[in-house]
Amino acid sequence: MPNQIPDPTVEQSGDVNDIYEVTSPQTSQEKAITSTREKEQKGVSLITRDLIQIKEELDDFSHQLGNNLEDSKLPGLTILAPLTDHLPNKSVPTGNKTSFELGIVQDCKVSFPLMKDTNQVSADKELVAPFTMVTLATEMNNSTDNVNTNVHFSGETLPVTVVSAAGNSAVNVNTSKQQVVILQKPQPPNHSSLSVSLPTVVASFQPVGQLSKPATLVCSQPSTVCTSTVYVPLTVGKNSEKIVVPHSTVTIPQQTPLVAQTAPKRPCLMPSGQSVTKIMLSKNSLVSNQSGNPVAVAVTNVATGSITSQQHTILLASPGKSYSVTKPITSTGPSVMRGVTGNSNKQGFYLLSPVKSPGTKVTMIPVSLPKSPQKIAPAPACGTTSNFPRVAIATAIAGGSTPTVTTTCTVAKQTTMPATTTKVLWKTVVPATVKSSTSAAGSVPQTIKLVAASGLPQVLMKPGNLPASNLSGPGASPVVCPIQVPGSKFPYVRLVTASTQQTSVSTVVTPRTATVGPVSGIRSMAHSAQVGTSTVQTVGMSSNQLRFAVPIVPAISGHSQIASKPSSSAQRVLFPATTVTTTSQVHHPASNSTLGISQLTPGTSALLSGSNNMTGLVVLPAQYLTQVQQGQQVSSGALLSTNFLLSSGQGQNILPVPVSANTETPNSHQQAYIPIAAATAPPQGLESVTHQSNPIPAPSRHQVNGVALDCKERRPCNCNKSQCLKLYCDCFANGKFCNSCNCANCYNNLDHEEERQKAIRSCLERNPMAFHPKIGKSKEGDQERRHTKGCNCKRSGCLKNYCECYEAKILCTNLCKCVGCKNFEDSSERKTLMHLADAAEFRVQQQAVAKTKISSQLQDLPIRPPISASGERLPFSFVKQEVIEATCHCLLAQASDGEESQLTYVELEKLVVKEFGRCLMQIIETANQTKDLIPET
DNA sequence: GAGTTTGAAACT
DNA sequence: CAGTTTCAAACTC
Ligand SMILES: [Zn+2]
Ligand SMILES: [Zn+2]
Ligand SMILES: [Zn+2]
Ligand SMILES: [Zn+2]
Ligand SMILES: [Zn+2]
Ligand SMILES: [Zn+2]
Repeated sequence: MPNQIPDPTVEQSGDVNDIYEVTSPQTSQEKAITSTREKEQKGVSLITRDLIQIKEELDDFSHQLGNNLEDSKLPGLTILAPLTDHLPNKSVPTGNKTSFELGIVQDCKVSFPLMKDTNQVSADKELVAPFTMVTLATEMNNSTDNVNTNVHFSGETLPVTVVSAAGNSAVNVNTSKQQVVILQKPQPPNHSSLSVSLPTVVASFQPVGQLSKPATLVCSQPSTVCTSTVYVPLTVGKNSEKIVVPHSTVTIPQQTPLVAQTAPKRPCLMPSGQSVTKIMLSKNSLVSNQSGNPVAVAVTNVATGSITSQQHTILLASPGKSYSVTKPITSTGPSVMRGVTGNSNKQGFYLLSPVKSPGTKVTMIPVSLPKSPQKIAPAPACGTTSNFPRVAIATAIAGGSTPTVTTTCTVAKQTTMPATTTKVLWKTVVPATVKSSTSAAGSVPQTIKLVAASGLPQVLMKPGNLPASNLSGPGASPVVCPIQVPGSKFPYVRLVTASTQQTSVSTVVTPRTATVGPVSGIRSMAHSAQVGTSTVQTVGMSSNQLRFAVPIVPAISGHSQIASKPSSSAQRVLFPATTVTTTSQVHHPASNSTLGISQLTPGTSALLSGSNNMTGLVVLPAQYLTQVQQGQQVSSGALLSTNFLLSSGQGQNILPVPVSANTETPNSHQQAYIPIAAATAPPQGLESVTHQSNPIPAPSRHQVNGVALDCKERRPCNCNKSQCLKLYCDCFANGKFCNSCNCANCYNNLDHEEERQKAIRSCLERNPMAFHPKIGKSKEGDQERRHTKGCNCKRSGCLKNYCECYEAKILCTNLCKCVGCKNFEDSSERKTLMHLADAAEFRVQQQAVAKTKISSQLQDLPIRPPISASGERLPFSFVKQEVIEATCHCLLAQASDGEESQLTYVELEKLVVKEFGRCLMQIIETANQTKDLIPET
């Protein structure tokens, strides 16, 4: 099933001992291996073709392996995934068994040399891992280009890799046993304010696997806010149908002193005086640690790949705040767990006791933001596959009271590479001066940073309206989806009510108090929060971060409210074109003015007073979702303004992500787009309903499965005469700006906002539902999708993509006025087509599986020099061209025999794999027998 | 890639 | 609303 993404790490033992160290550069023998392409013969079966493909990959791998070994000058070279080009280009398939991460396939891994700890005053400085370099990928990756080494802790060698995550590098520490890994980045001499951002460090446990017992993460930090992210790959639940988050509860005990009990031998590299926060992961959703504070854990999907890989994000609150965890969420893909400690700690994470349980990988990311908000890469394609990824933001709730939470949104640096990971950091700070009856811990400032990892399209915001210490299930929580508006300088957040209720309402309140500083005493909004209101608050940011609270009215309330904070600067509000169905309100606290959004013409611009340059509300149709228009200048000149993009279409709301109005850094002028995905997850099991399963997303003229395609998945338009301001243009019709399109004379961008708004109005005049999805549910709550208007096909028989019904993979209905329709349930033509598609799909899947398998196996192959230290040839070097060919012949023969025996595909596969194993054994044996001989040249 | 087909959008 | 034109995508070769 598509939801079950085989996580290679699950099957891995993660034994560090299996990692081979490259001790010497490879000479050149393996380079002789060249790939030959098997001639495809008629009648070659699928399996044999796959085998041929595998063979080619093997050849390529051998090639690559040889070349890279030759290039490597340093021993212990750790593998790099050659997926991004902005990182050091030492790319070698990893020999580290446990280093493969499905969720962040595009990440690079680079090993770094140890550095002298500059913070240590003593003469003999200790070697520490330069974890600060994780962010260098974005900022100064040049300095990391040359390094390769292993990190030694207490004599043990831990391969440390730096993973590039959308401009943010991360450090992967692979350990196989319970051990203390200290991730220490050189402490900057002075970091005085909360706004000082820290680089992001990602450390991952190895082996991965489901934790049989609670895992403990210990976070040691200096003196400021510490935010960390823990990546937890989703694991397959008991009923192998679901993939669940391994840990649903995160507990942060109160200022647990650093405990070295698990690894007393290891030196603690953290600076003296650092406090340690212990984070415990447990399986139970509601683990109450008497001594500690449960941490709110929000789990959401995080799309990391272009296809189906998703991650869950778990937000960890700071010590002193208790969150209960959302229920284990079934989803696909790895999980991301983010933890934030508000105990005035800053950096220096180390992980304690990674339980040796294969399958679960815990990645801990201390997050810090050195720089101003940056551009965010567009969300990855998430179009037709199951749930749209989301990132959840959990707001702290302490002791039953709901203090006003200041949310800090920081957009991490972004690289323009589409495949790179984008990080969006949200920081929620509970003012220490909150007078609400919070516990002692409640007074601890909290910071929640949300990291939108590789192409996280959405940010799911947990509203503060949840009962104390309890976060409701994901379905009941409004979602803040950061979205990208191409051509706009402003990041947007889309507030989406995850619940099934149709009338979602979002309230954006920017109270006067919002202008206070990071920890200023913001009046508690507990009341409103308890009634299900979240607050988005734009606050003047000290430097690089923007704080805002997001009041989210639960879907039940059925009205939208926008309150703007009185301020000196003006805010521009563009009202959504699709708020027709929603009762919306714009409330201005200062003037008590209330505007009904529905009363306004879509696209209307309103001026609202704002403050701190955090101005500008832009309300756009729900369809105006994620997009990136890099390099485009904002014509409105509202560089320092914050835009809110609201929409109520389809029960969805869009909120903008305020961008820091930081003028201190040049980067502040960059666009900080936050990707977003369509808020409503497309109905699952679509194929079962329509029996039109096409693995390849059908090119959609307007929408796919009734949901606007995400930016990456959306096809560029080629409009010539419409200026992309007519519904002819798919971009425009989907409510998106043209981005990377091939259109000519395009006006569908913010440079032509005026014309565009005019066009929107025009379209809405013609058809008020113009920007509504064409594919909707036939009935409320009904899973059945149907074309809202029906098609009018005359000649296509509704079996080509000309037909909007067929394109959307739905059957024609009585609404259709098609002639000669063959797109109905019992249509034989349709069934034939279906079967063809299914066959193709099967083939594609099998190919993908084979590819994944082989690549996974290749990844697990230890990197080993052909010549050992003693000079003898290793079996590895015997895999030469002839051997490869012979092996492939054996495999083909087996496959052929198996097919003649009418074996099933699975059996056939087993047979071939078995044969492959036998071949390998033979190679190894032969190598061992001849190892004393002088290797032939 | 050029040319054709197609049906929604736009227009009258 | 119906008929026609326009348009860009889907499709074919
Ligand atoms: Zn266009
Ligand atoms: Zn376009
Ligand atoms: Zn365009
Ligand atoms: Zn049709
Ligand atoms: Zn139809
Ligand atoms: Zn039809």
